[in-house]
Amino acid sequence: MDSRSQYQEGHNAREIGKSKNRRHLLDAAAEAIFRHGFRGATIAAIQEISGLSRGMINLHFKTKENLLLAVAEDLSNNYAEHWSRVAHAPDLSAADRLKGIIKVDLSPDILNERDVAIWFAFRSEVCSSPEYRRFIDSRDASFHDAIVGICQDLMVEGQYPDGDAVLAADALIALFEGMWTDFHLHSKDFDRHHAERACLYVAKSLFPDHF
Amino acid sequence: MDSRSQYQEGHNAREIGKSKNRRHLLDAAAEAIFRHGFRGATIAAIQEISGLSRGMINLHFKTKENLLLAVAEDLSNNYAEHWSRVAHAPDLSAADRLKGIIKVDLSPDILNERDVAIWFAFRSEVCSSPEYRRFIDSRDASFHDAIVGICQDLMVEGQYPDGDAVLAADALIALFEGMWTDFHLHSKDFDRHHAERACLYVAKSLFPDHF
Amino acid sequence: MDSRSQYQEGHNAREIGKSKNRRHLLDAAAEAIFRHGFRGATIAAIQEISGLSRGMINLHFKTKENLLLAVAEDLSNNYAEHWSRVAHAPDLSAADRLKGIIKVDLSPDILNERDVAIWFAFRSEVCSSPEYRRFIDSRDASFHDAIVGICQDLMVEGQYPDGDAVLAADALIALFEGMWTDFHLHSKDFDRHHAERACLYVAKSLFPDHF
Amino acid sequence: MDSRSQYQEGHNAREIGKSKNRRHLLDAAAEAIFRHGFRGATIAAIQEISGLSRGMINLHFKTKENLLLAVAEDLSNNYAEHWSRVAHAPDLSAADRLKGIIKVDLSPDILNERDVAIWFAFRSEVCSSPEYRRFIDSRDASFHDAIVGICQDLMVEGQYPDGDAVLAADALIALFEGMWTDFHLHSKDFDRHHAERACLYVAKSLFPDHF
DNA sequence: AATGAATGAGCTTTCATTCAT
DNA sequence: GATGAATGAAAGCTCATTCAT
Repeated sequence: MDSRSQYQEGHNAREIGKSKNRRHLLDAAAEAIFRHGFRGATIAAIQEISGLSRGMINLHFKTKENLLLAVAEDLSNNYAEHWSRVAHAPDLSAADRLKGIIKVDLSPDILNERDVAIWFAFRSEVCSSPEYRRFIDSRDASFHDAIVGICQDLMVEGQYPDGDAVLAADALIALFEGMWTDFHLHSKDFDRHHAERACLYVAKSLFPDHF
Repeated sequence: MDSRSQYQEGHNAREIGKSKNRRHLLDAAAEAIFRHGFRGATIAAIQEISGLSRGMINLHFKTKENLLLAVAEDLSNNYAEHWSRVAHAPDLSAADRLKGIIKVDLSPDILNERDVAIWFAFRSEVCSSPEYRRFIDSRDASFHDAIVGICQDLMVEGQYPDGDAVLAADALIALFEGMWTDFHLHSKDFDRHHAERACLYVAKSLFPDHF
Repeated sequence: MDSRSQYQEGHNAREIGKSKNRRHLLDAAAEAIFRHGFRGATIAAIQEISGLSRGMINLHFKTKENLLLAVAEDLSNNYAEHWSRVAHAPDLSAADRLKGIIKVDLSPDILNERDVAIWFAFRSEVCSSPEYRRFIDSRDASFHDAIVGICQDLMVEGQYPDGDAVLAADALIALFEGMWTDFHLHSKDFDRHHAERACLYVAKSLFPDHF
Repeated sequence: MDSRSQYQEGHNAREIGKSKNRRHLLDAAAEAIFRHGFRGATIAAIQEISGLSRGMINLHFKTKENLLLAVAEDLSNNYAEHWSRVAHAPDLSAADRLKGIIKVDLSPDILNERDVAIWFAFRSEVCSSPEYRRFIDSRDASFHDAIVGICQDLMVEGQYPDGDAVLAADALIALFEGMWTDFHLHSKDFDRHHAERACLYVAKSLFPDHF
């Protein structure tokens, strides 16, 4: 092993360490929001949870607010990745795509206490801090379009003379949102399976030919 | 006017003034949460909005946190009053009660930017501050029971062999919640009439004999 | 009873009531200093102890500080009255006058938790608030003179060739002070009789012919 | 200088600076109590005296009250160190130990305006804040035991048929306390030499064979 | 890159005082 | 004379940020 590779290794180790710390901070900040609420997500709390030094946040994110925004962005990206993978699966039927989105929406990867708490935290301040919007809009335009698309496909495929794809999509999105709210407020009593059945019950009511 | 009535008037005037200030603080605090978010709802912000003095919050509510809780309580009571009046109207059919609840839920009295922002603010911190729960549970057990009751009535009245009142109720509540979320996140684009149509669209899908 | 006497009675009742409230405030303030310390002797504490209204203090004493000073003055006058009555008793011998002062100094009228706490409270701030001095100097010049006088009388009466009345007086005064300190710090364990014996033990040592 | 020593120096320099600031705050707080009294020993006052920043108190002591307690503790430890060094000196006679304690008690190291003001400040609130007791008890049990021990030694050595070591010790301790009180109330006029003579005058009266 | 001591703005709260009733 | 609602200065404390090491 020559000195160059040694250097490179050191460099890589550093970079890896840096990115590790960044990741660690994101997790700690998320945990802090969950445990202590938005107001209680102080640098001291994040420091305690992460075990990292006080100056680390400044080093990686410049300000605490940036860190929190990065948490939201991370969450948002993660969610977008999950739903879009299903929504745009080329080999799935429209009904299966809808079922898949319901499954994803209710899966512990997405619907878990910590992450939902963070969704609610950022959403709660979206009116007063509009800059938050772009970090929590993963359920906005493109998601809406995807659900409308699915509903239109279903309408085309089935016999729904009085059907309205937009109304159906809006209702379904609201339904999914409401399930998150229910989970956030009553995570202890929440039954994922029951929630899924309720969603499918509506889907079947809206699209009886498909579900 | 004798001295006694004079005294009493003076007494009342003070008491009335005090209660007016209390009310004023509640409104100013609500406005502060709406405008500046939970974190920005500082005493200074409330003071500026209310035009009242700094010390008044402590005089009336002992602590700022108490004031915020009183805001939540006020909101919660107001909502409970509205929905329960409709849900328990003795002369309304089950379908009309459901329609009425939808109407109330989407009416500006209930669904307005300020109040919804406050619902979200308190809900966002319910995990970290469990004491908030009792102030925002107006949509909990009793509301759930009322909707289940309506669904059961509809099931009895109509021909829904595969119907499930609890699933239907859970779905409807989630739908209503989701509408609030939609309003909170997109109040500028929100169309109350469209939202109502979407709700009724689901109601009709679930209970085609009634809607 | 004619209207004039009625008026006078009313007037007197008022005056009596006024002085009663003043006295009540003095006691409540003293109690507040004792219970909560100087720093905790707030208007709210005094109000709670007295049961009187907030504005009362302002009415009778203009400021809280004045009330506290009046407490000190009251205490000081009370003490001065007690010791001077004994110190200047014309029919007592010098030794009996000294014994009498010791008795007074250790009697519950003077040496009780509340009053001693107040002595210490005012004395503790005498450096920073020189205006307190005049309210707590009842043990100063004139007391000193009285004790010196007694010691001189004893010296004249007895055979104390190496005696020094001033040294003896200074020592005795310090001894009495020290007993108060002991009582203040350990009132639960303090034994008045033992303290008296210790004082007389010193007196006997200084003036063996007399004690 | 290699990098390791550089690192250690840097480390030490910071630690030394930190501990210097801690010490500085203790001194400034003591000075603040002396100059402005307990009630006037505000963070602003301490800041002004120390020239350090506002936040430093919370950094080093968490709360202002902790800082004040640390001042008391510091004072108490300092005093205990002084008297116990003399009281337990193995090569000194009992009489010399007593003389030594008197000297220490009246020396400017112990008996100076600032420190005595602080003793009085904490003692004045001992009734209302019992947690203060442990910080000002350096003159309690162990001091008492030491003085009783000395008195017993003197009794054994000399001819004091009517002597009572406990009474004598209690009297001496009260005498010393009283001297501190005298100094606190009249530091400008206080004559250390005269006070010492008064103490020795009593010692000689109690133990004529020794003094 | 990493640390944590230091800073001070800004927060909530306390409090003596004022004054309309 | 008596009251207590109202005030705002000043208190203690929290906290994100800075920066020397």
